[in-house]
Amino acid sequence: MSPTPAKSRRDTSGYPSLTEGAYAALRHGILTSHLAPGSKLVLDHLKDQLRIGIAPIREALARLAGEGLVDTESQRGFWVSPVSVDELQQLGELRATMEVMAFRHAMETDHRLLQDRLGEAWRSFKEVGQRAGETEPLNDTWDERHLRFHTALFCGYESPAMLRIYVNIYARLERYRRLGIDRKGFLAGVIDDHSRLLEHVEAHDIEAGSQLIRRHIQDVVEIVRSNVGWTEPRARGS
Amino acid sequence: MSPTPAKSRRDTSGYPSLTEGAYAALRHGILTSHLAPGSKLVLDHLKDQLRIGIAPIREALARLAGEGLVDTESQRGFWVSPVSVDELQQLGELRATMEVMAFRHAMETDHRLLQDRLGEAWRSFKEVGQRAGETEPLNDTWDERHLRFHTALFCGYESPAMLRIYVNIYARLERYRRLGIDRKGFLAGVIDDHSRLLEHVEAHDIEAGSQLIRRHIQDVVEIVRSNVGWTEPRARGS
DNA sequence: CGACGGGGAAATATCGATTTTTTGCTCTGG
DNA sequence: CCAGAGCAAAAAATCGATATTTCCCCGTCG
Repeated sequence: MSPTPAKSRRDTSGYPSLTEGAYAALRHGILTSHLAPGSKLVLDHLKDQLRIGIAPIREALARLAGEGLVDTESQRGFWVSPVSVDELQQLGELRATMEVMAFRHAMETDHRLLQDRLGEAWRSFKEVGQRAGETEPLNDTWDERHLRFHTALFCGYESPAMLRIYVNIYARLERYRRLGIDRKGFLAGVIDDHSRLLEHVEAHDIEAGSQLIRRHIQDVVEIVRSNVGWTEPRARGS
Repeated sequence: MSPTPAKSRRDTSGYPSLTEGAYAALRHGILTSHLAPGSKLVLDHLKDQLRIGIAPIREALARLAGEGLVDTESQRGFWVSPVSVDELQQLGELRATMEVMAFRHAMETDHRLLQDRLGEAWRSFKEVGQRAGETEPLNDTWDERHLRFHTALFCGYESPAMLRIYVNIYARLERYRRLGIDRKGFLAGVIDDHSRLLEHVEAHDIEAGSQLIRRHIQDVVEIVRSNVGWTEPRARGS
């Protein structure tokens, strides 16, 4: 009935609670490096920026700390987790391993389902994926559809346990991707990997698919690593 | 100078903040299933039990939610994450994969370091590990040393990224271990796996070590699965 | 000149009270 | 007997104020 859904006095944004709004805002800020890696997250400032009390902010930060996007030290506050080449590589390795695991599992469990999900995700992705290879930088839409493509690999798992962990790792890598690929665009080859993977699925070639996944992710790690300006761990700063 | 370290009016326990105390208490309660899987976590009750305000409790719960030990739904509160056979298997598979990955990496990177760390951890573990095979149930000390043994495998990684994720998965499995092994004691063979792994390290046999790790973890998953009373996902309850 | 320490400003951590939302129950009409 | 409206109690979410701790500047002493 009501066009605006049950206006409450508080909630400004479209989130069900202030905590969720703060969580989304902070997470996005971190993943886009609008909040710089290693920088201090001062509660009072965030309070003024987000126009909400400190309680929901602390709660959102605690959640992000649990996810590894924020560091916290008792009585000292919160920081955006720093980035480092070493972490980039470890996350990349782990992501590749998990995807291959999921891929094999899905291929062996329900090949048809995987083919459907992946095909659907690919069609959605390629609309926006191609453009990013030319002029546009990686943006939210791109990343959302790209993520959807890769999570389709996990369709063989019923419980969301594996997927949740994967998504966390993916998110942590998203920050590196944007840091290292942002302005340079993307190698067309890396984009094409996705359609090639789909072909391997259709051909029921598990080995080729696994290798492709590994290389795909390793390539991105390398691209990022060669583009970023820092070589050593970026410790705490402003 | 001060014998009691800077007595503050608040902090009762030995934790640097109430949030940390609540976090530790809740985490422990969940891992031991003293807080039953799927059960509602009512803020007012926790407030009375822990004798602290709601703010630090919410913060601790938010952190646990980020780690996957607690589920939360906007405006509806917090629940202990439910358990399921499917999740047990996925976590087991992922743990095995990560350990093998770490093992290979450590063997190839700095074999000597791994041997030292693992040997040290083994000596510490076997004191308490043997007893658990007979009469004693798995307890905090056992689990702490057992964890230390397995985390020694990660000594090849500099950045703590991989280790953090592993520890999270390990913890989530700890709950299942205690649920399924608690009273029945432990198969001696499973305990011996650890010394056998050490032998493989000394013999520099990567393949044998990897296989042992996989089987070791898979065995525990099987033991738990056959001992627990539930077969299907345990949804939300009291 | 550098270690030390006082002291106020800044920032964090926590509480108690208030506002909103959800949950159960009861009553009513069909 | 069931669906749904209407309340009251319970629980969650949030705020503003306060207590506590850390940070940082600066003067002093060796």
